[in-house]
Amino acid sequence: MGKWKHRILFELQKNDVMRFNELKRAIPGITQKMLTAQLRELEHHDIVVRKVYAQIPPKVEYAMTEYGSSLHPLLAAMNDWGQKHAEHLKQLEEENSLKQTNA
Amino acid sequence: MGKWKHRILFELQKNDVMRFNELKRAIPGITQKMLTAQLRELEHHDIVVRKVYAQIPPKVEYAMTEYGSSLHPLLAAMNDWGQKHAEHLKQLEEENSLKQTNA
DNA sequence: CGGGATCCGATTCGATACTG
DNA sequence: CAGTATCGAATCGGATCCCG
Repeated sequence: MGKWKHRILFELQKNDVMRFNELKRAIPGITQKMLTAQLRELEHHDIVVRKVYAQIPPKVEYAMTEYGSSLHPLLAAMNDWGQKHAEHLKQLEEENSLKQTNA
Repeated sequence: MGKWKHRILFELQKNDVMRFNELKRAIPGITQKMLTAQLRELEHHDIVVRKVYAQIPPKVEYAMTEYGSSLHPLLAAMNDWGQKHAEHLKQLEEENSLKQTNA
């Protein structure tokens, strides 16, 4: 499936409309190949719209569809939990460090 | 990440406590390798507990931790949306078929 | 019963180079 | 600017065999 979809959608939700390189900058670590591939999938699933301006230099805008917007609560919840999970993982690691120190 | 985690957690949520083969039967298509691997990950992330009974034949029970239970609303939402998404995909396919028929 | 170990093909992904 | 094309590395995942 790809781990980036969440991030892409989360960014598109915050910013409404974004250009390709704008998305790329907003998501550190993603390659243009991945970004393209996942955007194509999202577009194919009618979650994202791709709007091409016939001009030079090229301009392509991405935004969520109305259907895609129905994901909003889910995305928000996932993001919340993701943050908690990150903290939780940190705590787990610290506990493991302590055990090793005491052993 | 693995596509099975959601299913595993969903089953564990419904049934509270499940044995290995019980989970395997409940999730058609999963191999024991995948089930084992994902359960280990979930265990490592403190989302699932693994309880081993020292007896023959072996008995191992899996259940969600309290922390893992915090995923409940998220899992429910994901499941809901997953079903809607399936319907939506069917509609998209039908529309595409029509276009091809008319062309 | 509940796995672990291994082999192997399929798929994913990153890096890089090129293009209208 | 917004991609496409290609290659090789890494990971995923299924099949199979084995074990206490």
